[in-house]
Amino acid sequence: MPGLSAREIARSIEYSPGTLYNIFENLDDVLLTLQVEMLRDVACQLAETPIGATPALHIDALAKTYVDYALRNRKLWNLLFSHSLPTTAAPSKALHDYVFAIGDTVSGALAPLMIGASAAEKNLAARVLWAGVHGITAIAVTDKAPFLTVTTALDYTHTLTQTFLDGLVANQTIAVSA
Amino acid sequence: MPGLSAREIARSIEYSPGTLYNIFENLDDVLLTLQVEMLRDVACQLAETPIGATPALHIDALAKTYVDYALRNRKLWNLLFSHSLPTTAAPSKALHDYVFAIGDTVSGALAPLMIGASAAEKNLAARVLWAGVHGITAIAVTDKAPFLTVTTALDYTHTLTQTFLDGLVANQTIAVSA
DNA sequence: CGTATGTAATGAGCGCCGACCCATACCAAA
DNA sequence: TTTGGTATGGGTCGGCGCTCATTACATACG
Repeated sequence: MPGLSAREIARSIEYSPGTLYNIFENLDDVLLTLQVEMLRDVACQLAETPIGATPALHIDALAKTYVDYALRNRKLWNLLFSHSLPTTAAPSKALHDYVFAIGDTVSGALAPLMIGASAAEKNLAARVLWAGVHGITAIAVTDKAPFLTVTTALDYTHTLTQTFLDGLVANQTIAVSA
Repeated sequence: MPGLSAREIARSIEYSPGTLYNIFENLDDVLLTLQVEMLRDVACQLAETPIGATPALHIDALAKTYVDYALRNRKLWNLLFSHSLPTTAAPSKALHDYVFAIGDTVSGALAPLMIGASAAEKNLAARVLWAGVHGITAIAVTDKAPFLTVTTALDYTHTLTQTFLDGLVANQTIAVSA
């Protein structure tokens, strides 16, 4: 993992490699800590994103927050989503909590458009939409598609969110009128 | 990169490390070749997915093909999307061609629902939707969210595709009726 | 048949760099 | 001056990518 060796991490925070091992168990411990911190940051920034004039604008703002964060922290971001910790380690509860928190934030933003829906339906919709935004982000951050780059990522998320929301309200009106 | 060293690759195909270097320039060459082969496979399988009774069913089948492929080839899949080749290397044209081919396949499946739309609009919609499906796949394959697992991935892609399509046709009818 | 020739596979070994350790140095506070 | 906690970074050891002298084997020839 280039750029994420113990020596490099130590240099980047201007400590020696040995000091890392006084504080952390091993490198995976360091990386897990970084992952948790980053995900907490993201969850907080999403939660603090101001509610827009309309649900659609709110969702758009959330997507922008998410994409911007990933682009601003490309290296760490790739770390979080590409480095799978050893499966022997117990899955981090903190990590999962923040994932749920992100889902809750999105779910809250979706709620005004899904008045008749159950909490489960809202959660599903929120997680699906977030996973979609995440997919666009991941491709943009890792330069995997020539057309989906840093500059177009927000256009893509906008198209996704707006079309998805249109689909939600279409179903909603059908459900309500039925 | 555990599990993807030259020695391990050699062992897994029951050759010696040296043989790899008779055939390939270096390890990155091996990995790039794997990536291209895998993406070609995916593109072919998508292209060969039978057209369903309705566009919605067709898209669903495409998503299933995509997700199934990723789950059947977890390790390689993670390789393709997590290992970024050195930026010094010229980006592989073949790789990009296959990415475009996938977009074209999805775009073709979307076409019946977007009669009045331009080719650019159809391409955008196709790429956005595919990136979304990819996001769900990526999270499922890497076990990053407790609720989005191998068993629920298809439910998630189904919700995404159907809601997205609903959004498309909602816009379509508006555009047409206007 | 035995022998020569070309090709393909080998795997021990080289140099390097990774994670991780620990004897040592440092420096406040007592 | 002593002491205790903290940071250090050279060093160990293992595994890495990669090489190349050597081997194994199929085919061609006398």
